[in-house]
Amino acid sequence: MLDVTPSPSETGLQAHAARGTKPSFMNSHEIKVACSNCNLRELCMPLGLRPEELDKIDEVVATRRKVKRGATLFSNGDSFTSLYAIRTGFFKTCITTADGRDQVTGFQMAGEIIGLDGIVNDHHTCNAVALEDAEVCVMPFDRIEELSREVAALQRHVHKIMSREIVREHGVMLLLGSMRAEERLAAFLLNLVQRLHARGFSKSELLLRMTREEIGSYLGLKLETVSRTFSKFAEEGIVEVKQRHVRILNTEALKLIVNNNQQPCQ
Amino acid sequence: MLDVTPSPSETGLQAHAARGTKPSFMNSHEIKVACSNCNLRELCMPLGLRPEELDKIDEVVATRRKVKRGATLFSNGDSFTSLYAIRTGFFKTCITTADGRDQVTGFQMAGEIIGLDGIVNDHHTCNAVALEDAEVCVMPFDRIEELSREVAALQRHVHKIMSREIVREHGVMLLLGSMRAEERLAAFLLNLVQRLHARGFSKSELLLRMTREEIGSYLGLKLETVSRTFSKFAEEGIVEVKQRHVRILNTEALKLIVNNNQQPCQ
DNA sequence: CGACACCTTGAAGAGGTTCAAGAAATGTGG
DNA sequence: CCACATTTCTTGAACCTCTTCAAGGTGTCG
Repeated sequence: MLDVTPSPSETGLQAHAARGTKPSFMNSHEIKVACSNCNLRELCMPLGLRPEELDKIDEVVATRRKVKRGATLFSNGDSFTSLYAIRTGFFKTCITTADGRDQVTGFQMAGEIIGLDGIVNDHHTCNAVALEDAEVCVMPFDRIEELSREVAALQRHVHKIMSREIVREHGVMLLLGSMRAEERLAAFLLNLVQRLHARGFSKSELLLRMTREEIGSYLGLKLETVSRTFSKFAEEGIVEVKQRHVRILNTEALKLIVNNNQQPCQ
Repeated sequence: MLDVTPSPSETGLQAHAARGTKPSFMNSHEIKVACSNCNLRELCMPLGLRPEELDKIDEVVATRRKVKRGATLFSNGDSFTSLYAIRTGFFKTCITTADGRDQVTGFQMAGEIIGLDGIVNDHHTCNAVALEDAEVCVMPFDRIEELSREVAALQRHVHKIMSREIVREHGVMLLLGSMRAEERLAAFLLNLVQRLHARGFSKSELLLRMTREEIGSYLGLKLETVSRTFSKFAEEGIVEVKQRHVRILNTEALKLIVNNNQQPCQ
């Protein structure tokens, strides 16, 4: 079954809302697209399914939802109902504490899944904020679980997505726990550009969707340090930086900075 | 069905090994214990199951495996077959990189599940090392997935375990990204003692299973800083420290250190 | 008991932060 | 469409936290 329901409203989390209608005001972004022929399929859905399994997978997405730049998809405390596959746009997820601390826990782009934090306690513990106008596929978790019980490949896929997130966070812990500012920023840039490249964008040019402060929060640095480190990389001819426009001139140099671990030789 | 197979050897990962026999050399730790009447059940297994579901759950554990202090349960690169529920003992998990970096990603105790990192790429990306003699239940992941498709409560439970790990790591990111040394160590102590207390141990006394260096790696600090911070807490009468023996004298003070976030008032 | 691993403490130094000021970009309203 | 307000970014200087290096103490295990 195709997913054809547009995001009806900002509160559009009604998982089992009417489906199969195509309102006339639907714009080009809301054209019928099934998971089975979505061009992000290889990013967010399992591969190698049989046709009848593919049909079932298409039922995972209940609705779409648009999120304007600066708006939140979900916030700390919201009850958990769904995972979200990002179709377009760019998000940050962050946690905030009572005493005013704030930590960006990740930046997510098209094809990535957010909302996994909500499963354990049936409510979200972080905020997901769109850093540019975005659209997500709303996938009610009950339905994911139901279909996972029927389609082993989907089950395995869901497990892999969660495991991947765990492994990613291990990498962030390594970064935060053992890297110096230059190493952190180099690793950050390489990671971003690699993910963008996997989506068909340039290997060397990128537009940062987040502020220096958000980068700093993610990397455990102050915004001034991020800015200074960008300037240093620019002086050394490794990157060209014009505000949020970054061109990587020497990828190898960045890799060296990350790997060559300038610790005094143990 | 009860799990009665003792860990036959260090290579004891044969998931479907012969079961139902009880060799005469089996010691008290290897006595028949089914998940359904394991005293760690509420920590590692779902609650509120029907009897027939409980019977199935008991099939999850294929074997037990003992791990001596200092030995690894699995290492980076090992192929992934199973998750492990810790029955007794204490583990650390850490990642190591080619350039010699090392990051402890967690400390795990009885009732906790390790091995989730291996799901995504079918091999492990971190090392699990026993910090004291330990025993784990080996749960072949294929079997977990199979049973999850039949028992929705188990499926939900597995999802919650993975989500919990993601949320835990968010907390570590907050710690590493935004806390000062004292805050990190205070948060670490509170977390440890809280988990120990949930297992029936003291609220105020604990025996550290890991070295200062391992604590430091986890907290993103050098071992000297960990040591100094312990000394500082001791001077202030917040804790009593004798090597690895720690007695918390003022839990509230620790909480204040973590929450009261001595940043200059924003 | 001696070797080894682990822990503590001091002093000097480095890396990152804080505070401050100004420049550049972005958004808004007339 | 321009002027103005706001946000974001850059850069400098002083400061502080944590690290580094070093030495000695403590505990443990064969």
